[in-house]
Amino acid sequence: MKFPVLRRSPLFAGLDDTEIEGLLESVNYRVRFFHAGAVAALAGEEISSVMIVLSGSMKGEMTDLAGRTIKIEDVNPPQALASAFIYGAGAHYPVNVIANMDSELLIIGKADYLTLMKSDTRILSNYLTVICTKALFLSGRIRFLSFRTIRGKFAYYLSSLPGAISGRVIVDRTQQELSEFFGVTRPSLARAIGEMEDEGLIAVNRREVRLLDIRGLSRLSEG
Amino acid sequence: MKFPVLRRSPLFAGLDDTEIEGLLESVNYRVRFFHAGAVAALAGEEISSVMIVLSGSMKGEMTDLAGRTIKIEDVNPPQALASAFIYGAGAHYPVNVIANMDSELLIIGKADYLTLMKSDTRILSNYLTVICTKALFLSGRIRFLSFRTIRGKFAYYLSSLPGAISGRVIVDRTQQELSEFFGVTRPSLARAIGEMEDEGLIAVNRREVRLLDIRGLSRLSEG
DNA sequence: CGCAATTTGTAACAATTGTTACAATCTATA
DNA sequence: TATAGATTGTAACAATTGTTACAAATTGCG
Repeated sequence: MKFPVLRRSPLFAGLDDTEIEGLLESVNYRVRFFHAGAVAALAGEEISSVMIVLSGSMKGEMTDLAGRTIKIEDVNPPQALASAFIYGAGAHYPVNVIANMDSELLIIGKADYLTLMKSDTRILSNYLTVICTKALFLSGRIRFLSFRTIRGKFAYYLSSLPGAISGRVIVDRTQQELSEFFGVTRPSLARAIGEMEDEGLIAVNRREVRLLDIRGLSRLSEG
Repeated sequence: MKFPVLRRSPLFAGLDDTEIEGLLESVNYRVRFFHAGAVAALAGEEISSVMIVLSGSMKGEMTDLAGRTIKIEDVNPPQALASAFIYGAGAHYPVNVIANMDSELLIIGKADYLTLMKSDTRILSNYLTVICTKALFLSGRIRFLSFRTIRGKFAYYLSSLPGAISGRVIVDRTQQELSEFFGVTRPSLARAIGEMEDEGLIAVNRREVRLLDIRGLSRLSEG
C-alpha cells in the first residue's frame, strides 16, 4: 500500500488498502512534496483539486491589506484541504495554504474525484458525510454566535444538552472551552453564569446545572 | 412534465424535462401534500429523505423548553429542505418543519437520491455545488460574527470588497443590511463608522469609502 | 419638481462585555 | 497524601454596544 494513512482518512473510510489502491489506479493523481514554508495554494486561486495531507502539516493563513498574516487553522494527516469548499460555485481558496513543515499532499483533480465518487458509493457517501457534517457544525456555531448576550448563549446551550427536559444537565466542557465556543472571554462567561444563578434561573454545582426557571431561560435565548 | 418547477431547482439545473422525468422514474419517490400548519418533520427526527418544495411554502421553526416557537427560515419552491444536512453523520432535522400554507413536497429517499447522483453526473455535481456553496456562505458569516468589535467587522468587510487594494471601495449594502449581516444594531454600526472616520482611518462619502490608513484598519481586524 | 419613504447621522444613557489580576477549588498523579 | 496544574470564582474599572429618539439627507417615483 502506497499511502497507508488514507485508511484513516474520512474520505476513504470503510475501504481496505486493496480497494483504495485499485480506485486510485483508475484516475489521475499525483503526490507533491512541499518544503516547510512552501505555498501550496494562494487565497483567491481556483480550487481545481482535492488535496489530502499524507504527511507533515499544512496551515491556512490569511494576508490582510497591510501584509500581516493571520493563521486560520491547521490541517493534519489524513485530512483534506478546504474539503467543504471544493465544489462550491466558483470555488476559490479562502486562505493561503502553506506547509508548516516538510509535507506531502495527495492531489486528485476535481473531475477525477467526481469519477471516484461515481464509481464507489462509499467514496461518495464519505464525502457527502464530511461536508454535511461540516455544514452542521458551522450552522450550530452560527446559532451560538448570533445570540446577543452571553446569558442567551448559555441558556440556549443548556437547553440543547441531553437531560434539559428533565431540568438537570451536565455541562460537557470547561468554561474555557465554552467561552471560546461562544466567542467571549472566560471571566465574562463566569460572571454571566453567576448572575443567572443569583437570579434563580439555574443552580450550579460544578459541572451539574439544574434549570430552575425554564420560562426565564427561554426569554434569554430569544435572539 | 409532472413537476415543471424542478427545472428551476438548483438540484436539477442543466437537465431538461425529459431527463428529469426519466431519472425520477428510475427511483422511488412520492409527493405529499401538507395542509397549512401541518408538520412535515419534527426537530430531532432522523433525516431519511430529500424533500423538495414543489408548491406552497414551508418554514423551519424551533420550540424551546418553555414551548415558545421561534421561526428560523422559510423554504420556498424549488428549494430543498435541510439540503446541507441530509448526509451528515447521524443527520437529524435541526428544526420542526411546518407548512406555511397548503404545500406539496417531492420526497426522495436518501438512498434513492444517492442512486440518482451516481447515475447522472449533473445531479451529483449540482448537489455538491449546493452544499459546498452553503458551507462557503456559513463559513463567511462566521468570520464576521467572530470579530469582537464592530470596527473590526467593518474593517474586514471593507478589505474584502473589490477595489480594496486600490484604497477605494463601494459598499454594496445599506447600513441596515450590513448591521444585520454583522449581528449588531444599526445605530451602533453608524457610530463605529463615524468614529473610524474621525480617527482618519477611512473617508466616507455615502456608499463610497476611501481606505486612508491601511495599517490601522488591519490592526482592527485582528480577530 | 415635489413628496413620501428610505437611509443615514447623532446623542444620551443603560446594559453588557472585556481586561486584568488574584484567590479558591478541584483533579490527576507522583 | 502532597503537590502541581487546571479550573473556577470574583472584583474593579475601561471599553464597547444596545436602546431610544429625533433630525438630516438622499432616493424613488408620480
